[in-house]
Amino acid sequence: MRRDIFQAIADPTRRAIITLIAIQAMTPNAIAEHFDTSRQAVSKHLRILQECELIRPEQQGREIYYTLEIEKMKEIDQWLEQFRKIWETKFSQLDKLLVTLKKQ
Amino acid sequence: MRRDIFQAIADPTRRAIITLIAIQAMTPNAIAEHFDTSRQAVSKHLRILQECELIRPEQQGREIYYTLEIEKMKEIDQWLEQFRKIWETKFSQLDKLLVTLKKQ
DNA sequence: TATATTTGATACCAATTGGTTTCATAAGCG
DNA sequence: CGCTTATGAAACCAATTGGTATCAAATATA
Repeated sequence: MRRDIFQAIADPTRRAIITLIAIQAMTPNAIAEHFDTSRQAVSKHLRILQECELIRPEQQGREIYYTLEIEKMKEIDQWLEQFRKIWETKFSQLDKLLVTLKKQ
Repeated sequence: MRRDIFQAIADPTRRAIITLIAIQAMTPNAIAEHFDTSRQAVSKHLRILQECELIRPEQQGREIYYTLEIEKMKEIDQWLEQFRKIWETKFSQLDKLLVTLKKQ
């Protein structure tokens, strides 16, 4: 039950939910309408997303609007940072030159 | 069995393997030495990573060196792009000003 | 107040996952 | 050639996953 953000975005439906509510907060029913799956299934996805603090519920009467915690998404960005360094230097001007020289 | 990159990075061991071979290509045995798990378990992770083209095997005698396909990592970066737009504009100068004004 | 709506929680199920054990294959070495 | 080493593959297993069906609670509405 140890949930992390990488496990959360592994499921395509959850990724779609994230994208959906990134634009505007939505209720579980409204979200479920966008998918083939049931409301209950969506509700379970929402719980998982909430567990790792990717989304936040905002009660409004009997409806609950789920908002994306955009800041949490940065954790993925931070993990990517180490690789971004590699792919940026890998094709730097100097490297390109060396590759060119090697081929000659 | 249709694997995608998000499913691949969901497992912490696989993320560690990716980080490990990002620095330099390694053999399954060498990789397994870095973890508590067995060589066979690592082998299964490598197969999954290879299936979604995140790593590439390079046979060298009876050893196989696995190399990270750094370009593939960009797919995660591309998916993040949509959110990066949000978190960059969310705290832009104008927004900060509006928030400040609102609080007063 | 009685009924409908919105939602979460639980029990259950089939499929998938990550792991181990065991075996097969291929390459190096005495 | 036999033996060791490096590796993948297959069979099996317990735990987890994503789904459905059903129920309970809370809020709106007639």
